[in-house]
Amino acid sequence: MDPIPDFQPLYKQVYHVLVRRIAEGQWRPAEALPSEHALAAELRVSQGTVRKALDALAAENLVVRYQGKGTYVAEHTQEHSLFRFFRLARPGAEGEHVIPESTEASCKRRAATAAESTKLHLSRGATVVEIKRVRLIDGVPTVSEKSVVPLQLFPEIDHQDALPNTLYSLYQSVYGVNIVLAKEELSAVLATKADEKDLGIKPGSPLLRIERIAMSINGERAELRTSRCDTRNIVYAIDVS
Amino acid sequence: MDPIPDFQPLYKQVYHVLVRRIAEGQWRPAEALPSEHALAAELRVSQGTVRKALDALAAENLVVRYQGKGTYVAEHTQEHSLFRFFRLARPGAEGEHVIPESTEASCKRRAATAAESTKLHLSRGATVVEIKRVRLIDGVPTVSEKSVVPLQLFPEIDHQDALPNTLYSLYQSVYGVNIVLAKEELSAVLATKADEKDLGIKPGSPLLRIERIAMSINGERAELRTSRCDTRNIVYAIDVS
DNA sequence: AAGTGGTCTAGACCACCAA
DNA sequence: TGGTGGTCTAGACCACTTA
Repeated sequence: MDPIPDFQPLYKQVYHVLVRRIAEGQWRPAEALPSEHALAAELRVSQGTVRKALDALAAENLVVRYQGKGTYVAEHTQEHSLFRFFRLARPGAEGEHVIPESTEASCKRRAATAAESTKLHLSRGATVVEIKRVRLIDGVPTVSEKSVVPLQLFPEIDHQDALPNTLYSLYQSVYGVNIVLAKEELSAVLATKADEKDLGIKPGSPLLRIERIAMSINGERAELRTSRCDTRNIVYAIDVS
Repeated sequence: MDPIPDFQPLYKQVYHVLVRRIAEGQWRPAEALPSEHALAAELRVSQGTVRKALDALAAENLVVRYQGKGTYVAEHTQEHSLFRFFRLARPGAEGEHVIPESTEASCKRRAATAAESTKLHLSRGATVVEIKRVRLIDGVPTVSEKSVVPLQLFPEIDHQDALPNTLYSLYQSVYGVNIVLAKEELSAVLATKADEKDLGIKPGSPLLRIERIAMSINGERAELRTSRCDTRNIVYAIDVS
């Protein structure tokens, strides 16, 4: 059995053991964990204690549980987690998110800027890959995205032949980097000439700027993503508390 | 004992009974609920079932639990719930929210517009009260807020002598309206001349517009609040999933 | 010392799924 | 039919607060 700090509640110890095992890839995404009973026997705790740990994992979307079937490692390609980090919706729509299409991405390798190094906790001058794309909503260019990722975490990512609509599924399936949390900062900016080219919007128009730092299950800062959204047809929707 | 639908898990039935009692004011904010043991005895279920219901209430911030003391109805004046709905922070600050000051509010009674009636689920032409204020951050006017509330829910609210910095504590303590959820929609707009007057920002500058519908514990739509934020010094910060 | 919530256990029964 | 998670119970012990 893995070493466990013994000054925490049992269920938290179990929780951390399971997080570590998932992070280490002992069970791959979409793979079933052992049953509560089996885990309880292995870890020498009661089934109820394992359940409390698994419920906590489920609450953080690290696993998905199905009655009668089992507990599975969460996968980024599933419908419900596909839109977990995509919060754009039509005004007034209750919970329904829009379905974005994506144009082809452009990829380029370069040195990180000072700001990027700080935000991603990289050493100065580390190599990053910059991925740019434009998302269409109802066929209209609406969001331009720039993703910056450390090359070290995603070797040769700039030589992937096709980037999927959701990068996070690629991070997870090819590189074993599991995004579980995103810190977002929103502000309002004015469109530039570059925005006019990407989105067909006049310079000086208002854009919603979203800067996101995506954190992996290991706590690594895996991606810095800056989105610029034309909010004439869509809004950023969120329920608080 | 209250009537309970009997086709749900026991702990959910207990949960709904407790929500109803809190909503009806059987226990006032900051007042202690009976102990788990007492509730279990009264409702004829086990202590573990009551615990599960209370844990759910705590997860939704409807109650606060203290080991060794008891379970208390959540209060909007407490530090941690004061900023629950205020998500503005300095860029890069981890979780630290800024402390806003507030200018004096202006209050006026009028008929609801069509859009307001729709969003607040009011009948056409219902009377509302419009409350306007400007919030300062570091002494600088940064956010202008317009709150629209149905007069029916808050009788004579326009004749309150002083409106507190946090309206939600007033709603709760004076009118028994407990705000537990806010639906927010964010977009980018351009500053107008009115914004220049309120915030001292040049017309044509970008502003972050936040439209919030605040829902009470009873599911009533209690407030429509529109904020316009100058995001040159602060951002809207949020962690997703 | 008494009372509260927090943890942990053990076992029962149920609802659901798959072979 | 057997295995899974979901619910419910009863009781033990612990940690913390208050008096």
